[in-house]
Amino acid sequence: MTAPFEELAGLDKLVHEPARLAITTALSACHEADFLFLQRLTGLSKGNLSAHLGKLEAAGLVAITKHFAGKRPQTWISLTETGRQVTDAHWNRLDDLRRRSRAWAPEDTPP
Amino acid sequence: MTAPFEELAGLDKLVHEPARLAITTALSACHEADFLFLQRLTGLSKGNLSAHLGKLEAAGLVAITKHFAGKRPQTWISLTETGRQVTDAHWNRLDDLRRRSRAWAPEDTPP
DNA sequence: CAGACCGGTTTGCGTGACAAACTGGTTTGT
DNA sequence: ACAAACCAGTTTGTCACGCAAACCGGTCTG
Repeated sequence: MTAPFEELAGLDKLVHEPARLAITTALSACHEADFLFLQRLTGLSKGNLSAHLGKLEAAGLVAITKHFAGKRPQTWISLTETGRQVTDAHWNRLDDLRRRSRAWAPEDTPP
Repeated sequence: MTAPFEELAGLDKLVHEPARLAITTALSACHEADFLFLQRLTGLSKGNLSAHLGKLEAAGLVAITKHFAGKRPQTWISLTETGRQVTDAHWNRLDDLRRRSRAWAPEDTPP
């Protein structure tokens, strides 16, 4: 069994970052959410949420559609298919890495 | 059940950061390691590893002892007791958050 | 004894996260 | 009718962080 720590150190920070992991995970439970709902769910500030959404959108993990609810603007956010896959894969990978780390023991101990 | 996403977004980045999570997790499997062994395990550059160890030590998660192996310097690194607890707690929390996220469904859907 | 090597540390720099300030429009108060 | 407050976000500024390259004291090799 190869050591999982190098893979651990190389985790994709785009999805691993706590705020974004919260966003994508929340969206994978919601399928869609508007900006303020998402803000309340995650507890992020508006600016922060906006910035993170920008990055997730640029990476193609999230789709953002703006329309008007009555006379007010409103933004709806949803995971893209790749976004859903990446989020799931990340959680699975974390779980896998944890288990492999637990199973691992130093075979070639340092001299 | 309260929504886990806010807690997710607020994860402690000191231990959550991939490189440091790799270091602490590796150490929790090793109990002690020297600098180069740890570097090979994690695949980090020397400078990078040194900097991360500095932060972990400053936070009291890691103990660093320098001695001489023959005539060469050598640094041994080990988790402190709190370091071990924090690392374990973080993995447990991740697992818990994942399960809570999966179980969660929007009760008050956005208007 | 000069140059390569070892075991790290320090410096420099580009990114990134975050909150505060701003924008463009809408509603409320008087 | 007009100002003040509010809403739904976006942009700006700042500070910290991760990363690799340069550096450094000491050791081994030719």
